[in-house]
Amino acid sequence: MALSATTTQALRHKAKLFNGLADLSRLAIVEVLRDGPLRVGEIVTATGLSQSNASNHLACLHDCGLVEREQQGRYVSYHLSDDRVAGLLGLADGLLADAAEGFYDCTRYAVRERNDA
Amino acid sequence: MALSATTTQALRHKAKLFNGLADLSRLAIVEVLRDGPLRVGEIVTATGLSQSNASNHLACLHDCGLVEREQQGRYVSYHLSDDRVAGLLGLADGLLADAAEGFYDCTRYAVRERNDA
DNA sequence: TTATTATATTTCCAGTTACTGATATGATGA
DNA sequence: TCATCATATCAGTAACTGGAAATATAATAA
Repeated sequence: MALSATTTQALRHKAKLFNGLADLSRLAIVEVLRDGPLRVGEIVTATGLSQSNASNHLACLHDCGLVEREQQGRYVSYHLSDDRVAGLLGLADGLLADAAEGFYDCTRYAVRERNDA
Repeated sequence: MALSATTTQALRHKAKLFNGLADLSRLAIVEVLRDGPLRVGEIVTATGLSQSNASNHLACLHDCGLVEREQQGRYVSYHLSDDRVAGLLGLADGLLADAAEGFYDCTRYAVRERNDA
């Protein structure tokens, strides 16, 4: 093996972090939260995701440390956990802005279509 | 639906970009390339991946625009396509450094173990 | 040409993921 | 308490993903 155990552990965390942003539904949620905190219901409306699906992805994002949760009465509000999360999105925006359109048609894996019905 | 078609398209590209970094093997490759260009054989040695596996992931990373390829005689050298790719890794490093260890044990999805044999 | 080395591609499959629908929990108010 | 609203969790399932092994391509050299 070429990598130490601790390095592998760090890699695993980093992969999870990026994986949090690697799904259309989760990315849509994070993008919506870029403008400020929102309750679950508002996230559902803004993204068009089903309630259970949004809740699942929010749990995922929360477990991964990308968003934080705040109970407000019977509502739950979510917000980005750190400015660097928005920083990641901004860097990605910049990269994509400079890339030619067709350059990103990666066929090695698919980005699942959202069933936002 | 809540998002326009063009927005969805941009989201899809961004999701693919992050997906490129969301796998242990691909992330290992990108990390190794952080120090400079490497040939495929060197990448195989440095990461411990099998040749075909590394080649597949390199094709994936290339399709996604994260790395660039350069033919050198009968070798092929790969390097990060943009400083912002390293920027993404750096931001992730910072985020993870500040987070408590257990905070990143997301159970919603698994990061596949690498078969680096 | 033929042999050799370096890299890429294809095929198949086990394991994982995200979605829906139903149900459960939790919080507020009557 | 009970009813209602907001959110979370729990199966079940279709689809996708990454890995290995075998094969193909490409480049150099003899």
